[in-house]
Amino acid sequence: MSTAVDDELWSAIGDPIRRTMIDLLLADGPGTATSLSRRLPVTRQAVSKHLAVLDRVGLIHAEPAGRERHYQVDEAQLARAVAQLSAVGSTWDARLRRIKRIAETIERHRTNNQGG
Amino acid sequence: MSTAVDDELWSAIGDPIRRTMIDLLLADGPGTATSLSRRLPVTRQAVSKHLAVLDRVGLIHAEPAGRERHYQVDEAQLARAVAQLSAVGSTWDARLRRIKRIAETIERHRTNNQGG
DNA sequence: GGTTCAGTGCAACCAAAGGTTGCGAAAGGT
DNA sequence: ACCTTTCGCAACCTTTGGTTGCACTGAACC
Repeated sequence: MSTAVDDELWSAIGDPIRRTMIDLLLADGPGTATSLSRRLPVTRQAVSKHLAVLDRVGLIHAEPAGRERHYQVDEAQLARAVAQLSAVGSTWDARLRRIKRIAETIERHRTNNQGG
Repeated sequence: MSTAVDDELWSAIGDPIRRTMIDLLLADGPGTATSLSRRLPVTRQAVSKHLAVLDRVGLIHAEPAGRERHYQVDEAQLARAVAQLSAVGSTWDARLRRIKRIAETIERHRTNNQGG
């Protein structure tokens, strides 16, 4: 159902700050800890820690450029993460449908047997 | 992009234990803290705390039954959560596609201008 | 009815994660 | 050369997930 790798990806994108960071990197292109921190409600150091987490799970990678470090999204890895999201989503969705169908079936049986 | 309510839902389903708990409740029907803890790698008390979190965001609700507390998934709320998952997923997916398209366009221009 | 047992809740305690401040080091602009 | 900017590291605090221990309560059993 869920592997250790999956959990790492999930916990990486589970944090709202990190999700927003990915959003920003996707929308505005590569950025640094400082540039991202200017658009987030946390300090540069906090952003830096989040970048390290995202880097560790491979969702982003850094490119040193002089005194700056440019981070950008790893598209393949993010695509994998998106796939996992939709996988869990569709699993739950399917189970919800099944439960609903069963509930309706039971209701129908009751109606038939007890005449309403 | 992401509201406070969204973040609550996300952080609720961001935890792997809590995701598994929802899976179990969906698969096996209503359960108690003790019954869930038997199928999870954590103690009953930890499960109980997770149940409290899920209850607080409305993803599950409890039904006292004698000395037991039966928890079950709130289908409507879980459906909302699933919708949020797929929303974020499709947003990222769309941006990835756009980036890919732009990259291909640039590549095509380079090929046209520099003759390969 | 009293004893025993299973399920809960509460409190104390611990470790890890997210966040902050402070500082020193390195690259760039003037 | 000097000042600015960006970064990384270390110390510290708070929240969160996890544990153990204990007291309480509903149900079963004699």
